[in-house]
Amino acid sequence: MKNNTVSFQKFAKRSQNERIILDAAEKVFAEAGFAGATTQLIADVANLPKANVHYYFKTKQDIYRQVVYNIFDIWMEAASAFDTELGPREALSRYIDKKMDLARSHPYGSKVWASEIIQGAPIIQDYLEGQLKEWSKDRSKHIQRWIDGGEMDAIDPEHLLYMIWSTTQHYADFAHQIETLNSGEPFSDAQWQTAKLSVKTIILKGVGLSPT
Amino acid sequence: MKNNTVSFQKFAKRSQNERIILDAAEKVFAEAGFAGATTQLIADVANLPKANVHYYFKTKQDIYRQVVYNIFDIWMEAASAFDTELGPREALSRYIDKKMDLARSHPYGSKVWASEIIQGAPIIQDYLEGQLKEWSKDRSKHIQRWIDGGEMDAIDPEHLLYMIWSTTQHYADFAHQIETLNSGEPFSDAQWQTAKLSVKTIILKGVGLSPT
DNA sequence: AACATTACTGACCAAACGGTCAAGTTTTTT
DNA sequence: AAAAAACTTGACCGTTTGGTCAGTAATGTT
Repeated sequence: MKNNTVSFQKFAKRSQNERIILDAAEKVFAEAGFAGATTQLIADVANLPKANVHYYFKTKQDIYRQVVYNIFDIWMEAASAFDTELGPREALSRYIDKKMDLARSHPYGSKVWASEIIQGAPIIQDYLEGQLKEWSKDRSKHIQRWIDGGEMDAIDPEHLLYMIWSTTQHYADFAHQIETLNSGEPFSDAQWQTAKLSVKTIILKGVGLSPT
Repeated sequence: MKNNTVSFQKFAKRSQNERIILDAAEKVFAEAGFAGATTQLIADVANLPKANVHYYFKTKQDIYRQVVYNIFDIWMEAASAFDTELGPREALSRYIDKKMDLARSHPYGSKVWASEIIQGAPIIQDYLEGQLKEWSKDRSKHIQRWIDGGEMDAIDPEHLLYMIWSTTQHYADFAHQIETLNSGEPFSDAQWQTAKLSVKTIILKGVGLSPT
């Protein structure tokens, strides 16, 4: 059979197939958990023979690790929306917005992360102790500064962060439950808008900031 | 060998051993997921031979079902703390308190529930469509009534419920992450107090209710 | 064209799994 | 004290799993 696609990049094939496998794996890990996800199923979803999957990734754990790392990186990048120079109202508002957008655009990643933490973070413990801890300590300090400056209510900064994480990620992780309570229908654009607004309104007002 | 315990109840043995197995299973399911939980491991934690576990429960799914049902029942009982006759401030305040207490006392159950929902609720879909839907529709109506009566801000009731669920359950499901950010230490009594207070303060003020 | 590297895959395997069962022991009922 | 019922368990089994490997095809390099 002739090859009817043009290959103009040396390493295109490898990274392209890795992407396909990782996307399939993210879905399978989210829906079945690490142990329940079989390499055969990942291969099926990726539309590849199982042996081919093992050609690109030595072990199931390797695939999993990559999937978890990816979602963490996406979240850390989104974390820059928490720009402390903007002041509390804008910084929190934009961060919540961004996290809600990610809950909608990356539901599988969020679920894989949740399962990983629930099971004690056997794989990504170093990320928690490193980047995540650093980031949250830093933002907590900024929040405390706002509090000290009278710009917002005296709320324990860590718990404020937990509330933002839990509330936003809930719309990804518990999407099935929410969908069931929504007559089995996924959220419409308008409903996502309402969700975003509700979350922002309660949290901002809750810490003594009037909404935008 | 002589039996040195007094057996004074006919059905004590059965329900007693079922309890031991279910407690062990709850922990194992929470820490490994459904697929990752082996009957052998459940048996080991319960300190029983595997065959004995299968004497009391025909299949792994049977054990799992029972575990999930149990936590749901506990939550539904706690849901009565959301007593609409008390008015918004007290009803919400007590419900949040109760949910926070359960996050602390039943972390494994919460994790099993979370994993089940994340994976699409293959086992307990009927509970979602039945009891849970009914309860949340009912409470939403009451919240709407409070809003219409000017007792609290106009917040979409469903999203308020989601916020309470996500925030409180986060302290159970993501306990490992929280612990890592807390220098590897589990929350002390004082820290749990602070957590409870922070959650209540933000949510109550966020919907226009002054805290107790 | 010759060679080297990368990509692909069916067939296979040891290990681990959920579950069964026959043979026993203990407890309850008569 | 005998019979029945409930409980206990080591040994076993068919199936599924993650992973390997030898052989082939396609692509890139000289």
